[in-house]
Amino acid sequence: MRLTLAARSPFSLPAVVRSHGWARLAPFDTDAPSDGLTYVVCLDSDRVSEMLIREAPGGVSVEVDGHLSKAEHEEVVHKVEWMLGLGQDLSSFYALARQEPKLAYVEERAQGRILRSPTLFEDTVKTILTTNANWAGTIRMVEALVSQFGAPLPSDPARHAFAAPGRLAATDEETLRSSARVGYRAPYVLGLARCVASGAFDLEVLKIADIPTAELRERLLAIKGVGEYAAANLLMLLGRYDFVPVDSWALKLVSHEWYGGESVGRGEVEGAFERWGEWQGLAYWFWDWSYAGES
DNA sequence: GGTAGACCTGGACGC
DNA sequence: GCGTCCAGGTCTACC
Repeated sequence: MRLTLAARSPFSLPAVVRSHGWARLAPFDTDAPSDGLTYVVCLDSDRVSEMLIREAPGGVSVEVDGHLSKAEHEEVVHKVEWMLGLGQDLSSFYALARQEPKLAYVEERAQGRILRSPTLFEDTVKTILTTNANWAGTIRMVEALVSQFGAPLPSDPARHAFAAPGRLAATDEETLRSSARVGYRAPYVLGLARCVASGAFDLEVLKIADIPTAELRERLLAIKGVGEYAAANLLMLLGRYDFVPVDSWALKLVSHEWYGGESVGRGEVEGAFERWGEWQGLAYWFWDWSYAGES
């Protein structure tokens, strides 16, 4: 079954896929034909399918195995729209970016959208697994969680959907440590999964919560394992760009860009982008760091 | 409110 | 092959 979804212009699927490393984390896979993106999804009906997403005139096309019921069809549409930010309006950011040489290309390249998972639960777990770990470690931990706790894809049982909260909640800390090798993060992942699975914490409602960014941030910081960096990263995924996710890489970039390689702290990074107000996270994310990268 | 140390893993390095 | 060191954010205890 094939669906076609419209995107607010400007839009570029490769730009979304390359927006950060999420496309390299299971159950995403960029090894798809025609610069496409695949994702193994588990729908509310428990149907596990592979979605093949490709750029199409005015938006994207989505191919899913077999025939979808009306509810499944609507769910796929809703999920893909969220994952790719198809309806996001970044015109205010582009208007500011046109005046900054280091961001002058973003509109032309249709940059600004950041690839996200269908659920905030999945993005929160993945974000926790990026903390205190190098990128290879994050890829390994996510792959382990998906392969060991995710529902298998019927047409290719070697591939799996992301681990559902209930499935993770049913395991224990020691299993997470030994089989997924997530280390001290095990109680964080387990605690979150159990809260979400039990209904004690409705994480997904935060995607549409009409509350100030500062309050949203406080709710994210209340999750064990989510600190300032992780909260800022999740806010970016939620379309709130008032905070810069300051990690060790951000410190290096800002150090090289404005401080001649001298060591800098969180304050310098935040100060460098403060003037961008509600768009500072995006300004940092898509800044042309080529100078720092080459040095 | 600020700070030090622990947490866990994998990679780099020296022997 | 083995041991040691280090990088990577967050939490907790302590001041």
